[in-house]
Amino acid sequence: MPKPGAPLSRERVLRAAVAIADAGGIGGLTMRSLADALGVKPMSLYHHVANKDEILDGIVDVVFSRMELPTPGGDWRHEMVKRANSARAVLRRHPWAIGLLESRTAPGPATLRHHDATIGTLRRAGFPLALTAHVHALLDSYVYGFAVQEAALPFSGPDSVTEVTEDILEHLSPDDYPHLVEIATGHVLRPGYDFADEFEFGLGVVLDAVAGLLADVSPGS
Amino acid sequence: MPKPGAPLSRERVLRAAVAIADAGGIGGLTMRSLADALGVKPMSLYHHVANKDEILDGIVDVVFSRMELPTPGGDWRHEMVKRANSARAVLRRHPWAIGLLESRTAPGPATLRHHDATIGTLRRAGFPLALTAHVHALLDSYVYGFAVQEAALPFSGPDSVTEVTEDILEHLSPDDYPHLVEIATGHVLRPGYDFADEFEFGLGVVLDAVAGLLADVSPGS
DNA sequence: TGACAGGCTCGTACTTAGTACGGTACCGTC
DNA sequence: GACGGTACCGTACTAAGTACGAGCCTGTCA
Repeated sequence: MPKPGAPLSRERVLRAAVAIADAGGIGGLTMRSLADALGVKPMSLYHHVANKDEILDGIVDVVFSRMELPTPGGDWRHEMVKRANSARAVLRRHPWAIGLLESRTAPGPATLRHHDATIGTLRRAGFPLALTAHVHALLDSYVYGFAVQEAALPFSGPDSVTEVTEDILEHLSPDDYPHLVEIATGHVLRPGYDFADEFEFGLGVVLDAVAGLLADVSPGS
Repeated sequence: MPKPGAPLSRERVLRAAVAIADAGGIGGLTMRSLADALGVKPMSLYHHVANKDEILDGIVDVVFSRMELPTPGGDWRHEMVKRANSARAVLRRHPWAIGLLESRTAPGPATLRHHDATIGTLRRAGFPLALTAHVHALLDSYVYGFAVQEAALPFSGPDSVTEVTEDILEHLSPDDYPHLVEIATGHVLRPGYDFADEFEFGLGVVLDAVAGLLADVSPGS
């Protein structure tokens, strides 16, 4: 879809890169496919980004920019739920971003802003400094790890679960993996099952525990 | 390091692939570098694996095979701690595996065995089926997500923390990111800080919460 | 024992990817 | 109307995945 009218820019390049990765995975994102999508030749891209690595750093930051920020000063639990749900939804739309997180150590401004807002919200709610760091690491671990698992699922929504799970079960011997088979037949194949529901559950458990930690430290709130 | 003596095999290929990825990241793992390491020409590899994708699937399973399995029948909390610590340690040694988890949907036998043992341990300890699924998703999320964060750290151990953090702080304006700066100066730069310690903390919080869930369900234990 | 078959290895070459190098067209300024 | 900078492009080099077919080694059966 070449758009000859608009001039190229770093923003346009990154936006197009995100769109390509969404459509065909990170593997589909090449300097040539990106140039094609922008109606341009590959080498033109290098006037707006230094190299492909910078594009990868850039699109990770674009992904962070699409997550809703928590608001320091609001009810901390509500803000953390809002942030976690938004982050998970965004990572689900851009699953390739999770793999990039691991290899990128140069966070962009949106990434920094995101973490700053999260930490700020906890601090404002009365979490002591060290506990804030602990809780931040804990919540981020949960969100990222859930996204990893969700991306690795062979099915992508509640619709295809039954079909895919039955296919997998045919290749899983109950002798070799009795408990996996039990979970698949007795839990996953139940009507109404949706892995996404696990997110709310786990998040609630974690936040309850965190609330307990806060209460121990500042009994007055 | 060519080893002309031993014959090629799928196992040897995968082991060498893991070693190369450990040394130079996933980017350093090419059919040519792999062949070189085995003292062989690239095309010889294709008699033991179908293609590079199968190698990637294979090394993920190798990584899982190196994690300590929980023992069904043992004290569930102790087994979960053992498994989580082992999994995190392994993922820290092979950080490239985290990125692969997201793109691989064909789990190998070691991966299946790992999950089966984990689920089995929870079931044997009295966790009902649905709660087992919830808890399994929760614990795996925490472990994977922590590994993601650990891999994305700009420093790799407690030794380089101070130096690297000070470098970063020079580029972080306290006006733009006040809470990040506060955490960095007031927590990270404290002597004795080690991000790895966050793991134990968060794991304890999660397991305490899980123990509460189990107690609610089977008050008799 | 000699011929054959099957499997392992390799040489060559094709395709796709990232990107260095230099050219060109357009634009505003003096 | 000459000049310089910016954005874009054509070409080409290198690295990587892998298809194709040829050589070699080994074990088997006549």
